[in-house]
Amino acid sequence: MNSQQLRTFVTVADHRSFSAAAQALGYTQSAVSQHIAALEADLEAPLLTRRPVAPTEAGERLLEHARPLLLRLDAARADVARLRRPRPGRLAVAGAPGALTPAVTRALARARTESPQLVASMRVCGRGEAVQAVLTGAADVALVDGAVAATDPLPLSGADFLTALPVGEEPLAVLLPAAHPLAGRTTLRLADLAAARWIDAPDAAAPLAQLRSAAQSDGFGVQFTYTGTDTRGLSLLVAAGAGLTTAALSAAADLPGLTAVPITEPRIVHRTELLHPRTPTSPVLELVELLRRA
Amino acid sequence: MNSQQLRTFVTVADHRSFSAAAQALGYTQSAVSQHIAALEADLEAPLLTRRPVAPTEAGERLLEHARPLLLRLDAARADVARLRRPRPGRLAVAGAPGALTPAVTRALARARTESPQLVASMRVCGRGEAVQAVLTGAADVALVDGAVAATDPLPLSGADFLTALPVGEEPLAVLLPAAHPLAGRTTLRLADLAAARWIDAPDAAAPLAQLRSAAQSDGFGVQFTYTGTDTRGLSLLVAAGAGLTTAALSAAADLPGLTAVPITEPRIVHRTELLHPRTPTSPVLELVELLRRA
DNA sequence: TCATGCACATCAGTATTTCTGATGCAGGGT
DNA sequence: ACCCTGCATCAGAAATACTGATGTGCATGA
Repeated sequence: MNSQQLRTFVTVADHRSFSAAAQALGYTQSAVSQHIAALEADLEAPLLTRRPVAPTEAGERLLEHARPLLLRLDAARADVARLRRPRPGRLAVAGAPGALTPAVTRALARARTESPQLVASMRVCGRGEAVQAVLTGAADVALVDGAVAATDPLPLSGADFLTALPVGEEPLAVLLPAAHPLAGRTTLRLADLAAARWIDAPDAAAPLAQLRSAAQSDGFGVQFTYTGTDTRGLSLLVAAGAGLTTAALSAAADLPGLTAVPITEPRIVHRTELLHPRTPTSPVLELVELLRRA
Repeated sequence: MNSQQLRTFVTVADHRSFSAAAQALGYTQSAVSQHIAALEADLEAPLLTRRPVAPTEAGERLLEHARPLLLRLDAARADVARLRRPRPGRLAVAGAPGALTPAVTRALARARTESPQLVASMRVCGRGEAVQAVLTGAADVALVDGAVAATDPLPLSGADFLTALPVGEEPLAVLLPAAHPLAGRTTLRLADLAAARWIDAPDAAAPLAQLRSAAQSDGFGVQFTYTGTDTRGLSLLVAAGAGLTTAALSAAADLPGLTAVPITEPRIVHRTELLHPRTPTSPVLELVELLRRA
């Protein structure tokens, strides 16, 4: 079992096809077949059904290991490469949309103007993708947000090897349609909303799992899943009554047809954290400094 | 960069010698040389100094990634193997010494007597080793302990893919020599002891890092490090005045020359957790059931 | 200062592995 | 029933990885 075989396996599972995976990897279909056969012989278990191509139970299990494993392999290479050749002229930011609070965007803009020859870039993506980007060196910093108890760090998987730094904390608000019966309230307790209809938008807002663990509740049933990072679309859905979601209180200002009500109980906050490699480049340190002063 | 090269690299770093690593791996010295050369060429960075053989900065960085990576590779294989062929007649327990509270040992003994043909084994080791044993399939369950805030889970690295289950919680006590000025107290606050002399015995008691984070303090300076899992030796050291350590209150009963004083502030407990793979064998479930009833 | 030995590097040759391209074979669609 | 698509298999070629022999540089000690 080697990493190349694992990469082939993951690719086949993703493409649901040996030949497509072969093309994607630049191999012949024959080679892919042999990789999978070798893996299955090694582990003494069928990993994929053929026709249709789909992971077996053992395959699913292996996939869960293989994906992070390959990611960490890339991370290891990137980590050494960073040490060898830092890129001080670049500031590539990968961030979850909820992390783009006014304070953060101001700091980004200032970093840009204060160092005119800095090549800056910003990519909005899900939390996992942002972490991955920093791990593999595609980005220099990640900005991620979430809804957690005031003293807890954000739960981020795979972020060992990265330094996390809180850069913003504000009340967490529920977004409600303006016509919602609770829209008139000035504050709300999360427990009051456990039975409500929620939209789970893990890449555009705080994942419902975070609310569930913060409220220590089994509620927050998901009837609607929203995939993507566009917060406007999410707001429109909330306004249209598809369900509720959360946001940082400041991010919820002036949304037409929507009301944001801060949550007071449990003691839960919307926190933004900055993640950077343990050997950050100077633009990253500068950004950290700007955010700290803000 | 493949896993075999990484394994060679780690072995060389551990042995501080190419030839010794070659012998350990069953290769020739030449092959090891070529592995390292290939890695260094691939990453475009020297990883080891020669004469003496020691990791460079880049090498250190790579090592930090390589060790967990190789561990997870083993874990992946073990996870699939478990699915293929569960071992229902075996109960191999790996546990930190502090996890062997009376309740736990009683449950282990009962599991043994209730299923006479069960092949049981118990291995006492450090936390990391216990986690590793379960990951690689060498053990079926791990029992680990630690000192944490009442609501927090134990901080265990690499224990993704494992299910954790609290199986015991009791007050955390400081072990003091009977002659210690504070030995007469019925309770103590951790802050009172931040400036004391401590023994860091990460494999025999709660690591001082856990106390530091629970107390949110920078204290607990380490003047003495104790390596190993023998709690008796540690007790003797404490009695002899080498420094303080912690234990579950119940574990501290009747230690000659020692006094155990429970800590009341911050709200910190000694918690034992059981870790098992997501597909536990029936003896593991039985043990869990016994511990839950206890 | 120089001989010596040790330990890693290098090299050439061989063994092994891993590809490719051709062909085989089984299901699903027409 | 037929073909078409897509995975399996096979043989040969290419690449790679290992061994054993030899080279080289450093440390040691006289």
